[in-house]
Amino acid sequence: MIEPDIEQLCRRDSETAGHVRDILDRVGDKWSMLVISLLEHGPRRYGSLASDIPGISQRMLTVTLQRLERDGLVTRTSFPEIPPRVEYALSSLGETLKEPIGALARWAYQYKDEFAASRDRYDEARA
Amino acid sequence: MIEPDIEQLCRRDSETAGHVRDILDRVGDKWSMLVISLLEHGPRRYGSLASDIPGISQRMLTVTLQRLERDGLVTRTSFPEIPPRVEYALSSLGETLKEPIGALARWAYQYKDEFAASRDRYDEARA
DNA sequence: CCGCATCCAAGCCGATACTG
DNA sequence: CAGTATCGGCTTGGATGCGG
Repeated sequence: MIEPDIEQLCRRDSETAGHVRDILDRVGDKWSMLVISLLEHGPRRYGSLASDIPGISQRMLTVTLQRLERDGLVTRTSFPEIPPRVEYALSSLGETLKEPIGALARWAYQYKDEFAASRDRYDEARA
Repeated sequence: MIEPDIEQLCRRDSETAGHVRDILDRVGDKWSMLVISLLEHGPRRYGSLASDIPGISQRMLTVTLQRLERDGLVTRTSFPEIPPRVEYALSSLGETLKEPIGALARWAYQYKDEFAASRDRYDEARA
């Protein structure tokens, strides 16, 4: 595999960029990463996710799951029962995302104090 | 170091979350990752960055650099000359970000086709 | 040359009400 | 239970003009 140049991959205009910006947008949006982390341990129902994410609206849970399904990161299985039952699970593609996301999370955890200190210093200097 | 739980780290409300959400927001915004990638090879001047990022406005380059400086990822050095000269460089903290970001970029590059195919399938099924 | 200030457009997100 | 529809606010980002 050719080693990608991060610079090219981050551009929105570049033809060689592929869809890296789309991934960064998904990573950066408000709920996607939390939903993915909740699906790590196995399939979950819509209502189960909702009750485990305080503060999310029905609309945003629906929208987030639809986007993740469109991107191929999450699978949606609806059972034709009454009452209806729908299960969401990480796809095999979604599984592979766990590693780079985990790396980012570990980084953020490791340097969170340094990060916060820098912000405090910056805000202090301007107050 | 304690292994962080991604789930907790992604929540906005959790006390234990630290500032992982802040990092994801920065990673996800429109220009930050591109600016960081341009600073990988050494310090750059404001104008040099501007001319190398087609489509960015002066305002957004300034705002992006300020946010990165506040987060401690980028350092800003201004030389008291006329005309003024300002150089931006990756801080040591910013250097450490290259690895997890690179992992994400490699992931996106590796699976970009699968990703695009999934979107096409999804959109097709609804058209 | 390097930015800040202002105004404005677009998109993300939340609240609420309603449906199979 | 698992959504859809609509509205409205808030934040992000773009265009332009001015200042050190």
